[in-house]
This record gives sequence, structure tokens and C-alpha cells, in this order.
Amino acid sequence: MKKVRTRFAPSPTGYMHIGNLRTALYEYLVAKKDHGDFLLRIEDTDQERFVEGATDIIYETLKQCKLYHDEGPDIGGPCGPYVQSERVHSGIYKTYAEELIKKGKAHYCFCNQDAINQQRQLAEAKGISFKYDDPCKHLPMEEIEQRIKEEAYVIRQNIPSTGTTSFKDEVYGTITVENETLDESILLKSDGFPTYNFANIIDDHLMGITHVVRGNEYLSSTPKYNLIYEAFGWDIPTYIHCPPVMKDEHQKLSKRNGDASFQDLVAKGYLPEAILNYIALLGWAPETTQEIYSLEELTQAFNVKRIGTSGAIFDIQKLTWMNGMYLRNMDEETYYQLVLPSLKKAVNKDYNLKDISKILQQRINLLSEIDEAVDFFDELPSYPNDYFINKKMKTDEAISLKSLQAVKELYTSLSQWDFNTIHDETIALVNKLEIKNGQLLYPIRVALSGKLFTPGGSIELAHILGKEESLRRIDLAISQLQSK
RNA sequence: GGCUCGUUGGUGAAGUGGUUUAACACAGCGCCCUUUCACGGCGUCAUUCACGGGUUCGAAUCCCGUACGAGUCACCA
Repeated sequence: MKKVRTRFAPSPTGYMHIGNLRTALYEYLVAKKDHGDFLLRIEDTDQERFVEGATDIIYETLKQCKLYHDEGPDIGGPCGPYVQSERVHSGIYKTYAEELIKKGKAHYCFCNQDAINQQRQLAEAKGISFKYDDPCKHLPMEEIEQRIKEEAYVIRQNIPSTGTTSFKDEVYGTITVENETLDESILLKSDGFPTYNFANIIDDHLMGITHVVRGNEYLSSTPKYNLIYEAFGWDIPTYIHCPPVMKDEHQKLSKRNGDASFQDLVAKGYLPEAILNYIALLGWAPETTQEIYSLEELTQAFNVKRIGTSGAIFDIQKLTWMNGMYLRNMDEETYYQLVLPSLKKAVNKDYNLKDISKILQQRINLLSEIDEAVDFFDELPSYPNDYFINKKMKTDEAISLKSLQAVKELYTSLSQWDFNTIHDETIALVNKLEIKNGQLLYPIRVALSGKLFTPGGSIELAHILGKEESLRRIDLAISQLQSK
């Protein structure tokens, strides 16, 4: 059995799309499940679409996701170079294209591009299907030899006009098409660069790729690939076509529509691990009901047979939930280190950031929520007296005022300010006043934070804020309630 | 338009002829717990698997057709 080798072959045209990342993930998983190799190849055969810096984004994304490749442009390997534009210089694509011509499976074409497009448009306008019947196929040998010296030309694939071509896909099953429906597409462009389709075949073969994982938009061109593999007598790789990741039921998720890229999500406070975990589940279902997976666990659990066939809509709400799960499941110290930079930015006064981190951990889904969640530490926001009214807690302004006055007295009398003392004394006060917990604690929390929602409860907040600041805020609340 | 693929709840999905009166999760709703929200717990949310036929004692599961959707038909990948 040959060693499994997969490749992620993106074009450096901008940000990393979610669908692209998922393909990379699946490629990684397919390889690693069988202890195979995962390679990175940059497909930059379209010189017009090349975007500066896009390659770095690819490296950076793979690194952040811990999808480490075994061979690639940045780390080398036995099948280099791993950038197609560099491979072009060695002339391999041209050599193979010419070999195909010798085998009678391809031909030179001197046709004018605009003329063909005109024909196509004409046919489309008439509503009839267009298939280009290339006159160059029938050119005499002498004429061809003469013209390739002086004219620009492309090399086109020859497709048999009869018969069918079938291929087996691991997720979609066996697909058969009539050869006559296949176009004789260009293999080598007039600038000497191969088209994606051709470069792909040559490189996959030369790099020993055993499993091709890609989007299902390639389903219809796969028969043409096979014709070429067969012409060369090469092994056909195992195909794994994946369903698309959708934005809604009609549109695919794409950067062009302004949909979130991996980078956007990270910037919004999503963890790479959570993003990866979530997208693994878009179009693939594990055998058990487990949903939270580390990359290692995914590698174990992954099974190509369980990739679905219909498009999956990207649900940001579920990702958000999952991100929260990751945050909550972290150990305290890891979480603290993670949020420390944001915390330092958001809290400038001298509070115990570790304590703040602790109360924050259980209540946040996104890193980007931190700023707003802890803004009241530095400065008490102004708030309306309505905040003291809560039906469920059975509090209103009058009860709150009374409670706060009692708390003021209690807090003033406390000689110790550790969490347990505050907790025990506060609860004792509740019992003494014969009221509900919420009737005392809810007003305290509002007074201390000036907010309806806070990380942590009133006792945690009082503890973190300190005696002096807590009393100051309670005083403010009392006078605000009295002045009404 | 031709060809190819797809269609289980708002979303991701399980399910491959009977044990499914369709799992699980997100979202929603309701309740409980709790010092608020959250977290956690519990309950509820598809009598039905796009639709119509057929095969079968029995179908979401097999077959055919229809509808709808997507992909592809570039010197883009």
C-alpha cells in the first residue's frame, strides 16, 4: 500500500476562505489518519489574479490552525519546487503537453480567442449549447510545425467524440459522463503557463499525491482529468469531492460577498481551534454524538465515508457557542494568559486581573466581548434607576435603597475584605433582613457595576473593586435613589 | 440550454428496508438552579423525511417521474 499523500493547493488570491480552510483540514486529516504526508503547493498559474502577500496569509493560517505541512515552498521537500510558477521555468508542463500531442491526446491550436468567444456568445444568445469544434485539429503536420515557430498557440486536450468516461468518487460514488459533452479544454496557455487543470494533474502525479480532496465544483471536470491520467498511463488518485460551505441556501460562502474569512473570524475573537472544530462538522458527521474535538481527536475520528453530499450552511451562532465551550474548557492559567493582553488594555486601574479573568471565563463566548464586559471597572457608567427594578428578583427602587443602606453599614464595619468574609457576612445580612438573596445581591451588583449584565456576581465584584471603591459606588447609588 | 450533483426541523445533522411514535447539537420558547446575564439542569420544538407514483407484509431508507436548488460548460482556480 502506497503512503497516503495529500496536498493543499490554494491560489494566492487573497484571504483564506472558510471553505478553502475546510478543504485543507480534510486533506490534512485524510493524510494524518494514515500517517501520510500533507503537502502545500502554491498554484499561481494565473498571473493576473496574483495578490501580494496572499502566500503569507496561507502560511500564517495553516500555522495558526496547526495544520503543519510536511513539504512545501517554505520548508522544501523532495518534490520541489512547490510553487507552480517556479515549476513552469523548468519546462515540465510544456514537455508533458507535447508528449500528449505525440500520443494523439492533445493538439496545437492557433485560433483567436476573441473569435471563439464571439461564437460562444452567439450560440448562447440563440439558446443553443456551444461546443467548440477546433479546426486546428485537422491542420497538416507541416503547417503546424511552421506556425508554432511564428504564432502564439495553445495546446488543447483531445476528447474522444464517442463513448463514456467514468470515475469513482469516495463521497459521490461513481459518475459517468458522455465524452461528447466534454470540452476540449486548454492545457497550456499561450503565455506558456499551464492551466489549473493541467498543472494539477502533472503536479499531483509528480508529487505522488494519492488522495485528491477538493470542492465538488470540480466534479464535472474530473472526467477530463482521468482521460489525461489514462493517456499517460498514470495511477488515478482517490477522489474526495466535498460539498460546498454555504452562506445561505442559494449562495456559497465567499470573500467576494463580503463573507467572513478565517482572518475576520479570528479578529472577531474566535479561536482557531474552535473555528477548525466547527468547520470540520460542516459536511462531515462523526459516528458518535461528540462535537468538541481536538485536532488529534479529529484525526482519529475522521472518516471520508461520512462526508455528506449536500451543501452546509455556515451557522455563526453555533460557532459562537462552540467558541464559548473552548473558552470555558480552558484551564484557568491558559485562559488568563490568553485574555491578559485584552484585560490590560481594558482595565487600567490597579485591580486583580487574575480575579477578573476568573469571573470572565464562564460568561463569555468571544474574546472581543471582553472590552465591553469589564469596562465598568475603570469607571462606573451612569445608569438609570430603572436598573434597580427587577421583577424576577422581586426588587424595586425602594427595596434597593433599603438594601444598599444596610450593605453600606455592613461593608463599612468589615475589617477584612477577602471573598469568604464578604460572602458570609452578606448572606448573613440577607437572613437578618429576612429578604430574598436577590433583593440584596441584585441591587449591590447594579450599584457596583452600573450595568444589567456583568461577569461575576456582586460579591466577586465587591471583592475585586475593594472596600473603598465598593463603598463609594454604593454611596453613589444611594444618593441617586434618594434624589429621585 | 446541455451535462453532473443535490433535496431529513430555522441551522448542522444521525438514519442505508422493520428495534424510528426520526438520535444528538446550535438557535428559539418555557421551567428549575443560582448572587443578575451567563454557565449548568430539565422540558418543548419534524406524526414526518421536496412532491407524485411504484416495489414490498412493511420505505426517510429501493425504483421511476416531477419540482426546486447548486455546480459546470474560461488562455480562473
